[in-house]
Amino acid sequence: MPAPLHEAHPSSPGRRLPDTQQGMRRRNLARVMHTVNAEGPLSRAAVASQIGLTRAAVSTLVDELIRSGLLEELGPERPGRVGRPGSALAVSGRGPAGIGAEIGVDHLAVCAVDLRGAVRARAVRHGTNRRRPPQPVVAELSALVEQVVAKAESEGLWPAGLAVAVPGLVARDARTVVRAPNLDWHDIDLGALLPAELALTVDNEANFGSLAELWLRDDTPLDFLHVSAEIGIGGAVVVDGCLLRGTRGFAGELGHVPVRPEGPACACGGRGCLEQYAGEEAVLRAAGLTPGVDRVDVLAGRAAQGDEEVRRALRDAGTALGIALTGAVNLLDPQAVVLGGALASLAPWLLPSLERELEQRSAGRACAVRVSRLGPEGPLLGAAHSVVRAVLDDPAAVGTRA
Amino acid sequence: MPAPLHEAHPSSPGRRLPDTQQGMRRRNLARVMHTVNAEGPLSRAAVASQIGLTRAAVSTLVDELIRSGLLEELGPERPGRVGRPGSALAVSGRGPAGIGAEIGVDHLAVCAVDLRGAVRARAVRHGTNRRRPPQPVVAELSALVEQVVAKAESEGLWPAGLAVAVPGLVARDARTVVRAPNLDWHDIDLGALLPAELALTVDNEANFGSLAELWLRDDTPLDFLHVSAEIGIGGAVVVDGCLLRGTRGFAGELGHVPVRPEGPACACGGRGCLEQYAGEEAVLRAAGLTPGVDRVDVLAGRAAQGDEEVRRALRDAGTALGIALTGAVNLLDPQAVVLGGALASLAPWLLPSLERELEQRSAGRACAVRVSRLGPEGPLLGAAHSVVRAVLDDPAAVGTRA
DNA sequence: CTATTTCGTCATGGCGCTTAACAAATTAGT
DNA sequence: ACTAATTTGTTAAGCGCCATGACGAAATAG
Repeated sequence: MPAPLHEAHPSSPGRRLPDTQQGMRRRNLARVMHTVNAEGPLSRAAVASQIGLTRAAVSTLVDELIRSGLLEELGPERPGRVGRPGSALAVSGRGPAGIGAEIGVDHLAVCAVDLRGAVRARAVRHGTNRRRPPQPVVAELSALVEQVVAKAESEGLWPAGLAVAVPGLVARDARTVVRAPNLDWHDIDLGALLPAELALTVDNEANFGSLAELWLRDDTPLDFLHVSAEIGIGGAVVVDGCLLRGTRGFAGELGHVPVRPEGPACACGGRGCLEQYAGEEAVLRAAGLTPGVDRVDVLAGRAAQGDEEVRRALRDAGTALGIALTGAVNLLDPQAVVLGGALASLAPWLLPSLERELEQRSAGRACAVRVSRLGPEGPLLGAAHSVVRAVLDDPAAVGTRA
Repeated sequence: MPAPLHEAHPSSPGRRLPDTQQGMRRRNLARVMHTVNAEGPLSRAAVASQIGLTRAAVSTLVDELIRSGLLEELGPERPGRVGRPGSALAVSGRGPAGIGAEIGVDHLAVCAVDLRGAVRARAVRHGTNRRRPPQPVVAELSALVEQVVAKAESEGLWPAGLAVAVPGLVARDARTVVRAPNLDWHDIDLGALLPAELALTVDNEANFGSLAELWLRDDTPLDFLHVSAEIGIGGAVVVDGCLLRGTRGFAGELGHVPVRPEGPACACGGRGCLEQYAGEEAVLRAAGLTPGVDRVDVLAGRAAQGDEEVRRALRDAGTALGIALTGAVNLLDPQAVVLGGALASLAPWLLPSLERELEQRSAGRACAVRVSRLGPEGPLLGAAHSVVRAVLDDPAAVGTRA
């Protein structure tokens, strides 16, 4: 089995996979896939000029990718210009599929995404998973996965891997859920509970959500700060198209950034953390609702109806978010801040105060704040797409199961 | 099997330098240089096993590097083990040299560093540059550069490039000083004022300082947050051995992270920015000294003598730093925080309160705080080394001027 | 003194891209 | 309508670069 590709930061010292001819081939296969995927149907000649190889070289690469079922020949292009028209190539709609799954507090969801990014199958089960033990939950999830895989296979796809988004911290092995407070799970190895046929990746839902934002929108910048609020306040930092994970995998923890250093005590040991002002519990309480009974979605409803108490609570949360984000923006200088997850639906009431803080504190050069269009779909889609990206990143690694 | 998510660089779309055989060769030359540089004198066989190529391949690479004057053959290794002893290879001490320069508020400095990292020549001129126009300052700097280059050449070195550290913001062209408040320079193109023979790079002193920290210490982690205080409070974020610059090059601006959102107004438009508590001016004032007359170095002296007013001012600054750093550490999860520049000498009085804030607010999992050993030398050394790194990163790019 | 181990080099070969030439398919010009 | 020009995709030859395998050289172990 070939080792995963590693892109060369020349600065990092010696120990890396050798730069051999096979590696070069694999990287060029990946470049062809990425180019065709990103730039829509393209002729071999167009691909060649895009990636800087000759037409001859691209021809052999494309042949190999077509034989593997990863690319498809759509037929001759409509000739608009002088010269022989090219033959349009597209990423295959009947090759490998990425299976994404989400373990939410109130639902389970699974979907299959093809190489083109289209969702080809889905399955959802509603019902709370709060404090349910892992085994039955994962058993239900497995059943949904089977359904979705069956549907995908009936459409000529084959599953290339399974990625699971969970509302909690995941170990660096990408299999073990270290801590999921809302599920009350601790050190659960999902690899042992899920069918072993599929290559498995587990990650935090906020991470998958931010990757979805990165991959699924044409105009999303390569440097941004993604803020969501499912459990606590999950941030994610994307730099140059890469998710920043931190040494222990904790990067992006916006919830415990100090907002008012002498503010109310927080469970983390600090005082005045963002979570004390913009966390689900704090906002519900400030809005006169009951945490644990009411949930975030109630807020959007009440606010839309004009409930002034709720609106004030959201304004204050926006202010606190703005203060915390000012620090983050100063530190990272991203192209944009993206509000995702539950925050997306609350954006109309959060944004004004949030943006005001950000602008006042940034001397005019504030960075853009955007609202995710994906909203709560982000983590699931991000998970499925992560499998697809892995195929695009190393097409040679997937078997020729066409 | 899907590749781990964090390796994602191939994800960034098509347009990159083509993966051709020459590119492969160049990358392998770089890998040999990096390995020999990092692991001390090494035989060809040792290099081969380190980077995963065959001895034969490494032999041809080494030959080429020796012909270019970048590597040297030291002679047979002392045979400790069975078998024919290898021939020790070392980075050349008589090849290219990196010329580093620093434009400080109170001094100019230039040095030459060889590929081994040894400083082979230096020149300094003391005297304030506050509000002096750029032309005479740069003329003096050019004279120092000439001196240093002459000295280096007399030792068999040749200058591979010039890197200049400035106390201000530098445009992305790496030539133009956009704004240097303490010098009162605005939009100065240093490329036009310096001799054109040498390849020029200009960057912020905090950036070079953090790179020095990364490159010059054996035990420095690859992910850290560097904090210095020359102009304002310059931070720098290093992730995976790469300096994070941000979209506009502003990344690392720690000075305007909000510490107390309702605190004193700041020139940036915000309130309670870190600079209001831990900036040079604020600390001097809190210590009963006069900003503009006294400077940072006075603080260390007074504090060492036991001046309680100064010590309290530094404790408070440490607290503010701790609060701001808590946010940054939460967001980035670095391996360590490094205090550099002027902060290094003040560390004894800053650290206790700084670490206390960090620990209390991080629920036990606080990240390590270290003090730079480089101190004020950081920017100059970082500049010179940046030229050296450029040679190591692409040995084929330097002419065979041996 | 011989067997063994390791190093560096050489000749051979395979792999992957480039170069150059060509047939095919279209547009532009007369 | 017919030719010239242009662009595409393929093919064969060539070259660069690394791998393989064999060899002599230089050390240790017995």
